[in-house]
Amino acid sequence: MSEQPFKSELLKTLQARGYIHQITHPAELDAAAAAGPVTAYIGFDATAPSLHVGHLFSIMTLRRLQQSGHKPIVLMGGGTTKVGDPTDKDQQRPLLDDEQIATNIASIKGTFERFLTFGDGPTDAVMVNNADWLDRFGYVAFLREFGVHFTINRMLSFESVKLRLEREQPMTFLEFNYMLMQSVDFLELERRLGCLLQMGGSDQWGNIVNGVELIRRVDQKPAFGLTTPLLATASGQKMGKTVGGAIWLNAELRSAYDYWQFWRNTEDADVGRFLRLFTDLPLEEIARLESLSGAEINEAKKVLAGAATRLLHGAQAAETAARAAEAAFEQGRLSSDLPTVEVNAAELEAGVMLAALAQAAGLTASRGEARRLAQGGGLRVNDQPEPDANRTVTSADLVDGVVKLAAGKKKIVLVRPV
RNA sequence: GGGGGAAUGUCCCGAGCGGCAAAGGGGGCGGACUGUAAAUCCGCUGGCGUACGCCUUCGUAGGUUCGAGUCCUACUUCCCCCA
Repeated sequence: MSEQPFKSELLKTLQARGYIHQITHPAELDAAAAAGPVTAYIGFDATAPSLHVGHLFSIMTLRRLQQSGHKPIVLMGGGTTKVGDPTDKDQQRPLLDDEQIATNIASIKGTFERFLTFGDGPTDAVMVNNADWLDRFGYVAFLREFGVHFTINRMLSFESVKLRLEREQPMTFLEFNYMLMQSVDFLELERRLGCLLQMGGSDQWGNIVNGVELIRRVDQKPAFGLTTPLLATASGQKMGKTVGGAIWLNAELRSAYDYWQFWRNTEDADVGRFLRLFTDLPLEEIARLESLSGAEINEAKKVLAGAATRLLHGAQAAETAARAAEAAFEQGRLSSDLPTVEVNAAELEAGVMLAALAQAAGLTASRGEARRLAQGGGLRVNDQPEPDANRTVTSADLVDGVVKLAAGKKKIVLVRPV
C-alpha cells in the first residue's frame, strides 16, 4: 500500500497501525469517514465453537473502527456456513447443521463483547446473522434477483476458483455460490443498516469486491471494501498454530496463562507489528519498545503479552498469568498461579505411572507420547528430567503439596492431590 | 455412453517387485546453543503393555493367498481423452 495522506481518523489509524492491504476507493472512503460515522462489517464463520488468534486481526479491525467513532457490525455466517467458503480451501469442508451452527454462534459471542461495545447507540456494535435473510430466499427467487448481476466469466477469473481448477480439485456448485451469498450479505446490510464498508482478510478481496459492485450497480449507492494483510510471523509461519494446536480465544479451550505465553513467545521481528495490531498502546510507546534490542526486547514481549491478554481475558487474568510466568521462568520457583490439575489423593498415595499422569494432566496426548518425550529428555518431574516415564509418582514426590510436571520448558502443570 | 488414470500414516505433500507400522520431505513436538526469540545442529512424530509382544491403519465392501497398501471383483469420489 503506497503512502497516502489520509484525512479521516479511521484511515489514518488503520494505516499507521498496519491494518491496510487494499482499499477499493481510498479517496471516497476517506471522505466518507471524515464526514461522519460509517457503518462497516466483517463476516465470521460459525464452523467452530470458538474463534482463534487468526480471527483476532479482524476483531481488532472492528475495534479500531469503533474507537475512531464508527459503527461495527459483526456478521455471523449462520447461512453461509451451511455452504462453506471455498477461499483458500483445497477441499470441501463438512457441512454443519443448523443446531451446531447455533451452538457455535452462542459460544463465540462472548469473545466479541470483550473487544467491542454492543448496544443501540450510533456507534455501538451490533451482531447479525445472515441466516436471517439467506434462509428465506427460494432458489428461483435468489437466482432471478441476484444471479443476473454475476457473470460466470468473471467468477471464473477469481483467484480462489482458478486455484482449484489449476490443481484439478473439485469445486462444487454449492461452493461456487458462496461469493454470491457474501455479496448479497453486503447488499442486505447496506439496505437494512446503511452499511457501506466491508472489511476482511486479503484472501477475501474477491468476495468483497463483488459485494461492492453489486451495491453500486443495484442500488447506485457508494460502497467500499478494505482488506487487511495476511497475518504471518516474520519467519513466514502461519499464525495461530503453535504449542499443540490452535490458539483458541475462548478461555475454556485455552487458558489465559497459555494465551499470555503465546504472545510472550513472539519472534523479535514481530514485536512492533503485533503491538500496533493487537494492543491499544500509543504508537510512541510502541516505537520505544520496538527499538529495544538484544535481550531487552523481552521486556517488550511481556508488555505485548500483558496487553493482549488483558483485552481478551481481563486485567486480573493477565496479572495472574504474568506472575506465574515470572515465578516459573525468572525465579525458578513454584507459583500457585500456574495451571493446576487435581488428582485423587488416595490414588497418588498408591502410586501413579508417570506416563499416565502426564496424559491426565494434558501434557501429552497419549502415554506413548509421554514415554517418547521422557526418552528425549523433555519430561520433567519437579524440574528434574525423568527419562523413564514408567516410574510411578507417589505422594513422596510432593513438594509443597504439589508435583510439578513439565513437558519441555514452557508447558508446566502442577498436580495437586485432593 | 466408451477408453485411460488416481485415492497412502485422519496436519499437508509424497515413495511404495505380495512379508510394512509402511521410504523421503514439510509442519509439529522435544534436546543442545541462547534471551521463554530467530538461525543452526540432534532426536521424536499410530494406540496399548514394564517387556519378547498385542491391536489398529493405505477411498468403501468383498475375494484370491500361509500372508495384501501391493493381485482380482463391485462400489464411491476425482482427473484426462474420445463421443
